[in-house]
Amino acid sequence: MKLLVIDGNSILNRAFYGIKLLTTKDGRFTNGIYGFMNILLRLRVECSPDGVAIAFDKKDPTFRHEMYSGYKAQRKGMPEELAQQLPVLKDLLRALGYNTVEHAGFEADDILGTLAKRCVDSGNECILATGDRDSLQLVSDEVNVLLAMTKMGKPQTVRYDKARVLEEYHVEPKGLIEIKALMGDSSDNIPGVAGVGQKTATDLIEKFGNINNLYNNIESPDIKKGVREKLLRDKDMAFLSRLLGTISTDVPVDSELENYIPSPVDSYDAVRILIDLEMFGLIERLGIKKIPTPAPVEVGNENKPLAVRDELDLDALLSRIKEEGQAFFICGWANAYPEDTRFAFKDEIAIASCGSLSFPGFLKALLEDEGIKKYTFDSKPLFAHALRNGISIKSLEMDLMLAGYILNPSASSYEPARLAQEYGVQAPAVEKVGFENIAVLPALCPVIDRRIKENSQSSLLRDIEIPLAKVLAAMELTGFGVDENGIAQFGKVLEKRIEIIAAEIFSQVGYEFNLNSPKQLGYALFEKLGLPTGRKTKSGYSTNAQVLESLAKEHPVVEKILEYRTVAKLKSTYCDGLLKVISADGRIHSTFNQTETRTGRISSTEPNLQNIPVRSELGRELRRFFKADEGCVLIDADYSQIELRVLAHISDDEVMKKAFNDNDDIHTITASQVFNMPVNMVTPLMRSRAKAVNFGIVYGIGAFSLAKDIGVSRSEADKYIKGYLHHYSGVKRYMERVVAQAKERGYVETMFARRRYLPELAATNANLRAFGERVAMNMPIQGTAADIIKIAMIKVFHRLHKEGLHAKLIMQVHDELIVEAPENEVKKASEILIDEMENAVKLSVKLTADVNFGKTWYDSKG
DNA sequence: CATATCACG
DNA sequence: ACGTACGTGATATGA
Repeated sequence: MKLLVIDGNSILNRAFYGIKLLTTKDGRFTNGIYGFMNILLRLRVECSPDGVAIAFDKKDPTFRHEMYSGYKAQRKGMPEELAQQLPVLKDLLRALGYNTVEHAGFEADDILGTLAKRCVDSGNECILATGDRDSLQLVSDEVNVLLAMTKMGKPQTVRYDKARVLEEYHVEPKGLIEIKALMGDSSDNIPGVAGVGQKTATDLIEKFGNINNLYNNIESPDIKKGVREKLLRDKDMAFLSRLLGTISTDVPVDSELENYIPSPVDSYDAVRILIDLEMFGLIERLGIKKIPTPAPVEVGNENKPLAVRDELDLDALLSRIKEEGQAFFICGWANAYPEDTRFAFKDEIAIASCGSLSFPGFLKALLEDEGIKKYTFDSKPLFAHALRNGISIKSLEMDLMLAGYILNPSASSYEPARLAQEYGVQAPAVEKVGFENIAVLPALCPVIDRRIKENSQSSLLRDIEIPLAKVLAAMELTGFGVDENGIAQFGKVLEKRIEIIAAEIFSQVGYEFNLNSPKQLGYALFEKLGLPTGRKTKSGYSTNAQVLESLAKEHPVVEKILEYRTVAKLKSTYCDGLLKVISADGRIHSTFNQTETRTGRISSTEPNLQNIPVRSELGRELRRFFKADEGCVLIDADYSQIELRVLAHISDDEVMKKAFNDNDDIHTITASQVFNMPVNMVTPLMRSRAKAVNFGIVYGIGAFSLAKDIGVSRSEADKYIKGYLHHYSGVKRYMERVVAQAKERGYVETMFARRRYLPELAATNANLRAFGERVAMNMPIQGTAADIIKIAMIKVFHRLHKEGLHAKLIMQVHDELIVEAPENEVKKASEILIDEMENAVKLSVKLTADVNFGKTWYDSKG
């Protein structure tokens, strides 16, 4: 038989350091386990072993001898993030039927040695999987080592047989022990012979085979005088080192190879552990049958999988739904048209085919029936369909996508089947694959609803996110009108400019290269022109704008490159990019993502209209091509300092609140606080620095970054921060409170109960933990501001409608709303914008919105 | 498919 | 001793 023996500790280590930290929602680390399982799965495929033994280190609890610990036992302890994963991994492996092997006082590689020897003795084949080169000494005709390593960031395994060892080390596998006896190994605290390194050790063992023979022939002329002296001085060390470096082959573990043939998987335990670890994909990949567990709402049963059938008589289907008073459904979509819609019932899944002539009428009747409570997934396209067809959706009780996002905005997906696994809901068996998402809806909805209630997030879901889905659907539908020709022409102008700049750069550098390649640019700048390097990044020199700006005075070409970059960006991302996404109606219909950000903001894609240039004059020109329809204007309203106002409110800082309520300029007030002087003595420079401090505070300040940002020394920046927190003492107390609370609860939340879990706070890695602390300080601020503008959007949307205006909300850019309005509605629409934005919520400071209007976005920005 | 860069709040 | 602000999305290169 073929036995695979895995060095569990070594492989787990490789996995842990090879994958970025992953955690479960409640902050337990899982990356080591995840990586380990990936490797195990691959090994299983690569080796197809008959038996598998997974060996682990085990300390000898009775053995604490100081002298001994000086050598072998004193390996670096594993970090807490990894240590906590070890027992879970062992449980999982056992549940999967694998034999885990450990013995007090021995390391995993000793068990590898023992089982390898056992295989050799009994004429069986053995493969050792490890990340530790020490085990290469075990290689023989019957024993190969699969060495796990990370090459160029990619994990891979290399198979070592005798020939491979000989080729790489020039000695037999056994000789590796002898080499190590001479050269030592600092990571294992093996002393070796002082002054003898890899090269000398290898030469000596190549000649003499082993250290016995070497010391027996110590007077040989093949040994140089200096080397001989070193060898003689550390002779005892050499023999001790060999002892320490030799992997044991006689650990008292079960050596009956048959016993390592894996047992059947304990599906119940395995699934329980994997669900607990939130590794849903692995359940599939390991091919584990799911175990039926009682679900909160009974749908189907374990003996009878849910039938899936096409429902041809849509009237009958609707009657049935009406009788039940509720509908669990998911609508399919193609190019904004509704397709086959799936309904889940107690005993079956019914598919309403979009091929039926009565399908549109059926959908309308369903959506408008107030007596039917609707539970669905992803309501935005449904709202869009309703808006296009004059349908008014009634009694929409649940959008699982939005609910899942509210429960944990850091999740990777909000598919019902995945949510079910995450929240412990057993999906009923379905007779056809591909229906898991619909089948689980009836059982999942009440569970999710209960979780939402437990977290006091019902209002966030029902009064903010679901109504917002409708507003976003309308905004997407309306789109933003653009001047296609204008963009194209602007693109041509930029194109010419790019050619000219590129030519100038090439002539100054002396040769042509791809300016878009940071690698080639770095080579040109730092190798060819020899500019001083601000070395950075994994793959070479950093050439980002900050580095280039610091180099501008060194060489005139640098400025040209900066200009090239900005113009090239404008051309490719904005001109070319936008031209690609203009619809037939001459408008751009961006998609607003409602479940993307971890703070509660929305994001915009295809194209992203939330990052259209504004800060530079040239870039800002682009906004001239975003225009209002014939006879209309764009009204642009933006909140003034919304994040700082939110901070003033939630920190209840009296000084900051007073500044806002007195209508003072907050940056000037901050400057007078930080620099300790009267307001009328504040210079523009001081104000601008204070502004940077205000930003820094919102982001979770650090002196270093602030210093870098405003170009003062670190200690100077530190003084600003100290001064800030001294005068805004309420802010200081808030920052301390929010971090402490986050550590205690594991999450932070906004004023409207939007949560973000922060597993980073439990990390031992100081950088990661510091990041968690900054997020803890920032998310409630950024998130509450996001909540507020969402509320404002809903209010503006409905108010425009209620007042019978034709004005439409078309854009949101985090603290800014854009309404497109007929010219005669400008005044009214502006008033509505200001009113609804300023009164969206009641804070202890007043909210202020500034409004401007014009024919284009350029003109409507104040 | 990851990385570097840069556009926005 | 080390790395350094929060949140996004699009584009290009190059392994």
